[in-house]
Amino acid sequence: MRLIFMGTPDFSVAVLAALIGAGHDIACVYSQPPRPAGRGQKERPTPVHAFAAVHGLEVRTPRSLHDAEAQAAFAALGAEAAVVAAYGLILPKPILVAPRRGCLNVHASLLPRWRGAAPIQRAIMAGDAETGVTIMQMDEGLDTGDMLLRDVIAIGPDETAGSLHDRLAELGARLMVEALDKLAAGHLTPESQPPDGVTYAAKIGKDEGRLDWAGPAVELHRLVRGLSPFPGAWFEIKGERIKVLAAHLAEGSAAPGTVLDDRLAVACGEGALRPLRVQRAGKGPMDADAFLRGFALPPGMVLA
RNA sequence: CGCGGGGUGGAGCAGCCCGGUAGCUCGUCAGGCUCAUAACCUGAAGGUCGUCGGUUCAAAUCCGGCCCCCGCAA
Repeated sequence: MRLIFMGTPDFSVAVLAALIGAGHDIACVYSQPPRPAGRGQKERPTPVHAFAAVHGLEVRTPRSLHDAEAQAAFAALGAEAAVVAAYGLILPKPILVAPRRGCLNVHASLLPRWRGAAPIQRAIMAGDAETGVTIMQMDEGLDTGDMLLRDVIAIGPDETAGSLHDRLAELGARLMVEALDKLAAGHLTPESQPPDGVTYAAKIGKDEGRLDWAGPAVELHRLVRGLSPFPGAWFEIKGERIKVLAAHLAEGSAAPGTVLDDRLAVACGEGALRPLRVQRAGKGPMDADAFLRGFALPPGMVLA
């Protein structure tokens, strides 16, 4: 099928790769324009941009799709459908209706739960037992389109945003390929999203990663998992920021923030949390025991 | 030229400012103690101190270039 692909981060790359693998004709790839990013503020292309370039695909990076010129260029591609995966721009009506079969979106949640920017992290942070992927026919709202296909996946007790991201990307890629096949065969029946159970997955804020030891250990554990490996939950000690990339619930109690043993169990408002994998500023990630060899955190010490 | 931390035996760190015998906590190996042990005691192996060059009688330590890793911010 002749397609336009629109996407930006790694999640989208998995989908694009699957489309190519399934033999679809990618007429053009749209992605966010390169911006100064990363250390040194060098301009770098988005993951999708880089991937598409390697595969010799035409890449367009318009700042907006609201002007007539951009819309005309889009329509001129004569695509049968557009596949949108975490693109990062609102698609105006003229774009949505340009391809004969419209625009299909892959979203990493079971809609209408977790519409919006960070569905993977939010599902873990909220303690959801399961999540999934929804393929929908896009409309003008934010992730409000009619559902075409969906599949459920269980969130494991030690699931991190990283591992869940990879599993959902793989599932999303597979589902999108399947959706296109069924679309071509006329076997898809759009189903509107239920009015109940709508939640929004706001993008992750800067200070959300701070571990507040006064909270329940279960919630801190979710925070750690939901933000691992990026951007990471963290606490501060001796003026230094320590990221926690993995942790387990532990036994014991004391004033919140108190180090309970020589293996880094920390008392929380309710229960205790034992960081297992940690990263201090300027260093690489390391296991907690290695960290403790070079950074004294004796029992009784209280973390901020 | 966005701000900043770091590269020291297998791991994590100290030492660098105030040049001059390579240190600490672990791990590994050997032996000892013990009913036993990830416990304890004794001993051993293992490092061109990222790399290239400079200064010096002498450089992990001072100076300059290069490579690599990472935190913030975006």
